[in-house]
Amino acid sequence: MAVSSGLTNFAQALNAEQLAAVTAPDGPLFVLAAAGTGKTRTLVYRVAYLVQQGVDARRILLLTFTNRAAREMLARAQILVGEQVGGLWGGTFHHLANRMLRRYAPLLNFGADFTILDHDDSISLIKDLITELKLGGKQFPKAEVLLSLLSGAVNRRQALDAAVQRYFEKHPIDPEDALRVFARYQQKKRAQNAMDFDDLIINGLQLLKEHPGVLAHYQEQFRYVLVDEYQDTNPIQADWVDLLAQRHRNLLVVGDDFQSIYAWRGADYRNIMTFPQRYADTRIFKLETNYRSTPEILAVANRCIAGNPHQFQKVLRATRPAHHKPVLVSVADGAHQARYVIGQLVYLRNAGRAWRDMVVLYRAHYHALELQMELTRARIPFTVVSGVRFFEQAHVKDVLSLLRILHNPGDELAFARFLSLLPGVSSRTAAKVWRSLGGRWTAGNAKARSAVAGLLPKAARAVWQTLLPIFETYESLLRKEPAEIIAQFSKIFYDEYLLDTFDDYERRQEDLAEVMEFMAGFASTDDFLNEVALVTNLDAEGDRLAGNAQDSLRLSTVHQAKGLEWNVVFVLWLADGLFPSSRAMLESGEDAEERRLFYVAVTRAKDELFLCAPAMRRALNGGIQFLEPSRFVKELPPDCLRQEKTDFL
DNA sequence: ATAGGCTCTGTTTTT
DNA sequence: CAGAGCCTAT
Repeated sequence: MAVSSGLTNFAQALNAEQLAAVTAPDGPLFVLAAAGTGKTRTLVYRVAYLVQQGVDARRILLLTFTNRAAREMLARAQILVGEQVGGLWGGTFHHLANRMLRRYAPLLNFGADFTILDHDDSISLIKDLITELKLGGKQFPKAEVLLSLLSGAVNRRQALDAAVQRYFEKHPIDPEDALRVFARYQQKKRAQNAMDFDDLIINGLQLLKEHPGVLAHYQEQFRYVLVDEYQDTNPIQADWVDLLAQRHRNLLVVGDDFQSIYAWRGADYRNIMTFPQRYADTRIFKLETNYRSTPEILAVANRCIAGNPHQFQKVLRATRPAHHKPVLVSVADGAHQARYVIGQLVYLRNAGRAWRDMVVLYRAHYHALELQMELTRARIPFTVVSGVRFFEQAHVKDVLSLLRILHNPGDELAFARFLSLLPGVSSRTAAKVWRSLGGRWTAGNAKARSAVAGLLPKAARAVWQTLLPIFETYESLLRKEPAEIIAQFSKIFYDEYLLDTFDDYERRQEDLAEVMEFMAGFASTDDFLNEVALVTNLDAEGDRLAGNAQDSLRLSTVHQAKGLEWNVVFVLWLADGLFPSSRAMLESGEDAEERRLFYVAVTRAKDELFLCAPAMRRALNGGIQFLEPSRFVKELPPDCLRQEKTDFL
């Protein structure tokens, strides 16, 4: 139900800085929002404000960093002004691109039912191509390397041949070979009617640039464009935004250059730095009043970021009363660190904190393995915001491959994956079958079904026959009850396959139950398949965590903690080389982004912050490596922190 | 096609 | 040291 109480409502809920931004008149707006200053709140209220002013929600575009963020903001805006917010377009760039391309892909000579290749799919495709082009061999770069090279060039809008030249300077192989792989990769994707993550963005932009009618349509539709986390957009995404907002120029970007942590993925903080120049009539709003953290935590945050080059000057102003200083914990090694953290967790929990009020953050997933074991032993419930994405796990992809071949008869990757599940069928056999079928297979066609049977080795053929009931009946199920297809498949074949193949068979089965549940949230199987590649852990995680609000400790990388907050924050492995990561510094030649990452970690904390600095770790070869405390800790004035030197147990 | 042994490599962040 | 990926023998 709509609440119509005019502006007073907003004035009560917002501070002066926020209110000014929320109620600003039309035109380009730039909200520079430091951590914990109510950035999300401002966006939510802006949406609510617009709707209350009579703007049709369908004419508002809200671009966010995760789909979950969009959903959350939408839900919050709905509480403010009611159902009318429902028609708003919200989500990630990939999500928006997908939505546009589903409609207009034919203009780019793709079918509208194109498949989205996730990271794994892209890798296996490139692997196949390396083999096909006979380029294997141990000095030839791995598919992983090639893909990240390609993606890096694409997202930074660098010429591919130059990027390849540069990369292979130190390699004894011919850069032309890499370019051949890339060329073939593009061809293959087209032939399979497939796009990878980067293609979505690139093709989406191409669609707008080359088809004035389409561009005009969306420019007209989106009277208001709001962009969250603008500091993490890459040049292509920035173009998207500029193009879409060109007509109405009601563009609101929100961000914080201090929190730009995706340069490695092509994000360019210059987008945010130069925004006021690119839009000369921009109104600038600075949010600096922090409601989240204690003054002691903010002091650390302000100090750590102060020396970073090229940034908008801003200082977090505290509103909360003094509490105690963040703790710098010197520990001997990983084991000691785990024991210390667990000791503190238990203490804080006994003092009244819930597990969910606390988080352990780290630079890289493997930094937390040791702690995970100790937490298990201590019977502390925890949830890892995992490195392996839920929908990229082998068993999930196996099952989805069935839906994919039923849905898209040209989906070679899915077909090969599915067939390889059968006994005695490897990727080679699968490829051969696919070729004999002429690169297309329709499950609903009886001839096609027996053609496959004829091409399979004996053992596989027997299993294939047992699967026929699924292929004979899927068509109505696909529309009405796609989960039932998975259930049948499990019963006939896949349960047993799981049991034979994996030792953690039960967990995987539970995952599949979750997949079925998740599917129920989509209007159709098409929608589900068309978007599942874009669903991130966090998207799914948020739902799951919200659903059964079990109380558990969260473990997360700093990257995945972006935008979130906890009462108590532990940061692990603050040692030079680990955090900041030496690899990252080697790649970029500087430590500015790592420092921003540290800043993000620090500013997640509301009440208490523990910075753990181990003195040594097990080295790569089994020996011991001594560590220097992280430069980010050493740079801080000593009186910012309470030093805790624990006994080396 | 697959199992098992051997060698090499080397721990980043993710839409 | 561990895990991945390659090679070889069946």
